[in-house]
Amino acid sequence: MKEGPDISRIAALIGDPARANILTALMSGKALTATELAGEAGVTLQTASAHLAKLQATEMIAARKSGRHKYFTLGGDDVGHVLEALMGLAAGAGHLRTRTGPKDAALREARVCYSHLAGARGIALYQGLLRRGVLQAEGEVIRVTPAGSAFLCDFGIDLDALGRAKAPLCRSCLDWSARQTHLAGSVGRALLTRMQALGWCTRQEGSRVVTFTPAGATAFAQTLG
Amino acid sequence: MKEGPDISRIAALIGDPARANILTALMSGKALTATELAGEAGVTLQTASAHLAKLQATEMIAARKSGRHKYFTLGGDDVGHVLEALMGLAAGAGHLRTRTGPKDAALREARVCYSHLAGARGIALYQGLLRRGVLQAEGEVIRVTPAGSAFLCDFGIDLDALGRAKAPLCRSCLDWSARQTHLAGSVGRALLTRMQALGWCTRQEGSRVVTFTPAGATAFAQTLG
DNA sequence: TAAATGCTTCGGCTAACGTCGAAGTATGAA
DNA sequence: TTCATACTTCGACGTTAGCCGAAGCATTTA
Repeated sequence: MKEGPDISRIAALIGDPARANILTALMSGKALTATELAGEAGVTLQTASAHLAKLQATEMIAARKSGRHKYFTLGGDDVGHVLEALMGLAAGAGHLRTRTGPKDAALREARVCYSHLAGARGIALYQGLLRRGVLQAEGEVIRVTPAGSAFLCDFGIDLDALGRAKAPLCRSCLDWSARQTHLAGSVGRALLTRMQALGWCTRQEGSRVVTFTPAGATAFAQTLG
Repeated sequence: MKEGPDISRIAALIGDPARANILTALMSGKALTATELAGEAGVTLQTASAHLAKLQATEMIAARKSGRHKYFTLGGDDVGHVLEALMGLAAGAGHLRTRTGPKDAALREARVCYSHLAGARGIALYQGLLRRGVLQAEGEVIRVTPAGSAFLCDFGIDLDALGRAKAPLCRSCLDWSARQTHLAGSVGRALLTRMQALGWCTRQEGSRVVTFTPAGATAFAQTLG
């Protein structure tokens, strides 16, 4: 009866405020978990899960499981293109959002990703360890080199104790603020714990922000970055 | 809380099937009345009126009263851009319309795009006129050559009468089935009208399918294709 | 003037969908 | 193992909004 591809199904998906918020949050190119996206959308986790399932069924977003987390990204460039065009149209029609918060500048700098360090500092840490030969990456598998074991032991981390646990020593984790890999796993957690013990950084209560002291920042840059 | 313009309002407008049909119908660039759009959308006039009011309130379409008719067109190029992007995404996601009945093949072959010929025949017509030097394309602008004027006059089309109307003589129209350009505008309309008058083809009532008679098809191939 | 056509508004009905509580699975941590 | 976290599924509720019949304007035609 009508001609052409069916626009309305896809547009209706974007037409829900919660889903639009989810897609807008993913527009930065960052990978986000379901819980984070639920917060962004302003709905509960159950509701967000239903939305994410619908978006994934139409391939507007892609999911990647990592541990017990599920990371979502946009389905492709064409999806971003549609969203961009819609934003332009909405902006022109005067449907701007009321306010924008400078909240996440600190989050981009340094934050905890469950138990390890993420953000710009986290990426610097991971790349620094690679450059110093402590870690070696083969695809998505990360190993600690023999020289790296000595380095970590010197830093105050008991690799043998970590090795007895079932959890993998090293794991790559995708960063949402820069979409780059940083170090997770028990070694990543131990590094953050050790840095906190050394007084290099402190965690803000009720937030994921990690604050480095001036002395801690310089020590970090010298030793690890 | 959220950043960026509010996509969802506009996307929700496109998300309704009736409104999506209306917008798709207006994609040809032609101005259509409320009654025509109601038919395209498959709803009654009252329902279409409500939809048109909503679309007009957000400036996605523009209205122009002429006598007791109300002609609607797309609000601007950016609206068309959004629709194009959505069509590409919908086509890529495999969300083509479900009912691919026997009409579909006929529609791809030859159909009316409001008032001119589209489909495989429409593309053949356009390319044939280009090859014969009747038309000349410069980017998206199409002009009738001096020799073409004589050709069209010979075919029984009064170019002078068409020139007095406000509508552009020639307009390019993108074909969804083949993603190629075909001829719209008043010349395109006049050509279809003339071919019907010559008995080359007939329109099916209540449908957009155009059926060529065997004699008409050969005449079409000799004269225009 | 009256009749006809094109469009808008009003009222009520219906169906669809977003929402969340609660329970169920899966993975990681202790 | 036992607990905690992350996510999914189920069921029910409630709001929303599309839809059309009928009536109301507005404009053209006879």
